[in-house]
Amino acid sequence: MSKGINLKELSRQLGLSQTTVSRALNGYPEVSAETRKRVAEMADSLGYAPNSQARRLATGRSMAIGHVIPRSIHEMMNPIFLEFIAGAGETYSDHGYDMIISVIEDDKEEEAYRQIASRKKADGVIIHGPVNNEKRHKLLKELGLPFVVHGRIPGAEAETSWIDLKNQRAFERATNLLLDLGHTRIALLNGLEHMDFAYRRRAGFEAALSERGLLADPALMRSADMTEPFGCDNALEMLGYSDPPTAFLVSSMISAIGVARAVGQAGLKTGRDISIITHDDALSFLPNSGEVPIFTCTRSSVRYAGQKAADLLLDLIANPAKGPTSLHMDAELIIGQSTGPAQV
Amino acid sequence: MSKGINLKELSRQLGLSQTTVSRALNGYPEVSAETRKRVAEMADSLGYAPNSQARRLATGRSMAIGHVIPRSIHEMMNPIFLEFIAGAGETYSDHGYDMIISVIEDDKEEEAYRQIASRKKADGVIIHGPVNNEKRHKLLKELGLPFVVHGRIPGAEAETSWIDLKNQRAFERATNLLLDLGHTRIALLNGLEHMDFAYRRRAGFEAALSERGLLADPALMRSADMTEPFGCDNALEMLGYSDPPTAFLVSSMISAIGVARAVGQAGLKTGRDISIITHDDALSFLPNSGEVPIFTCTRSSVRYAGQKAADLLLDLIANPAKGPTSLHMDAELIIGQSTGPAQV
DNA sequence: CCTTTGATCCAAACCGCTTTGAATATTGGA
DNA sequence: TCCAATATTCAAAGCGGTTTGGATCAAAGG
Repeated sequence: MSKGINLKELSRQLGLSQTTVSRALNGYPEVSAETRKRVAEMADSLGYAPNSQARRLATGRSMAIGHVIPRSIHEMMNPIFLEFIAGAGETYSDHGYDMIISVIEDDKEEEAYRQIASRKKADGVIIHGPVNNEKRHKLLKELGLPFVVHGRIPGAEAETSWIDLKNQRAFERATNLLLDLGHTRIALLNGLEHMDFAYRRRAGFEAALSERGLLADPALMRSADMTEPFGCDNALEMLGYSDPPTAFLVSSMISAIGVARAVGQAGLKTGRDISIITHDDALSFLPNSGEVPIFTCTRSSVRYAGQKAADLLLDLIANPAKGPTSLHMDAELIIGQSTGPAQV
Repeated sequence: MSKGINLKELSRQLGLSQTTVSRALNGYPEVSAETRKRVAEMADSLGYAPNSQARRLATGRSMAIGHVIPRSIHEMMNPIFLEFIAGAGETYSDHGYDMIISVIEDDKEEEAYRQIASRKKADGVIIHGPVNNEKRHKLLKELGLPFVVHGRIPGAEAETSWIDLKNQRAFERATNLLLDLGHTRIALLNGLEHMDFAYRRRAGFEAALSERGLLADPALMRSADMTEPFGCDNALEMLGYSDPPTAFLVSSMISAIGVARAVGQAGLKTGRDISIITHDDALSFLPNSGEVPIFTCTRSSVRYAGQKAADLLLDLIANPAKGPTSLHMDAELIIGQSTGPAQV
């Protein structure tokens, strides 16, 4: 017990050198089986645990992964971000890595990365929410800091490691489903379109429409932070049009809930009068499962993405020679209660 | 630029000793103003930044705060947890501290704390979601690890530092408001009642009722993870009773949204036929503000709580001698669109 | 003119672990 | 029996900072 024993003291008690004890504990081969056992026993009878700072200093590896998150950013991806983090965190702790999160002023993002690199705070980082004209990857390359992108950086797909959902494909399929059901006035309530994922979703939406000779109506497309009121307010407004939409394609469950509320307020019924398809990140506190989910959705677990991103990054750190890898995931298109044929 | 310069090299370039350079950079008085300036300039022209591992080893302080979060726990406090974290993170980075988060198996919680202490991974930790028969604080005291509780530990209020909302008071006031509006059949959709906050909210609810000579009806009280379906399913069931509730008191916006959905599904109107009061943690992606908020609520910013908890903890670390402090916050009772007089 | 004092600056020890380069003990082959 | 080869173990040198205990030197006091 006491106030924590260190290597020197432990080896003194054992009558061995620090070298041998260290090697014994770290599984090096040049230690006899008997000695190793004796060391191990004494170590945990005395409750020895190596000081992580010292070890880090000696090895030069910080055994930590950094997540830099500007204060404003997380407002718009709040719950999704946490779920991702939770997934990544599981992987980290399975591999003995720490996760360090820096919540910083928006204009200090670059500085934060520089600090992580120069002060050796982390062995790698994850880039969250890549935008259209992304540049963080350049900075990180310059700094020599390994990284994995959650999402992908347009134009740098080949030279970076990333994990992304097939956003365009998912929304194209969802739009097609609505078209098949006879909907032609379809509204798109999207995330901020300077973010790559939202940009791609819109592209998928428009592609599906134009394939059938339809044109996306700008009056039916909105893009903003994906809050509940964003869904409700815009849906209410659109439902008031003389030529209202009969279906909504929404980028987030939270906003979709808002849309459903608007539909109710307008005296209509979701799934009968108005169809809704939403993207579902499989957030644990917003389950949309069950035999027949509440919302028809394109679903992909963001927590799983977090786990995989962490895997990729740890692998990258362990094998720096290996080139960039990426994971391109499909979303499932799942039929729920919120869609039905267009009313005539 | 290059690959990072260290103290030794920096002092060599300056023709000074490491001691002096270190002191100059850390603001010690025994350095002439001129030298200090020269050092500072050279330092940032060469892009010098102290290696954090080395500094931590030398000072014995890890300059990090730990948050241990069992995998299952975060399922139930997911978004609230993130908001708290975000608040705390702001404070940490303002003070040069790192935030390290450990997502671990439920049965490894104790081990995680022990590791943080023995390997000196963090200078302090935050206890999340205290439960009825809490024991983490005992472990932490034994380990000598400073901590602050988000919430409070029944029976240990005087001997621990904590920050908590007046949960009982808030729900008592909310219940009183409903009673004043003429509601007598009030349902309580609460969080898991082995958690201290939920236990207290229920106590407040029951106290208000009994003060008016009413008894809480067990058929109208539910307790579970605060998901959206939890709100919807239970509300639907209760609204089907022969003697249904006319008002709902809900522990979370997410569940309240579910209740509102149920009300709509039952063909009723929230705020007219059915009143809802919810607790509102002021989550950024679920704004309930505006001139007249959607939901009548008891509101308290959990992000603010995070900031304050971090303040408390950093203060505790800086002044170990000072006894425990705590912050007991009031929730605002805010009138929104979801309440109205009971229908007769 | 000599000692005090205060302002600066420095050499070296230390934080606790890993790792290099040798030394020592054993074992096997000639 | 003697020497090379192999298996174990160790002393000491880092890793990159902070901090203790003096040195050094110029200005001040007697």
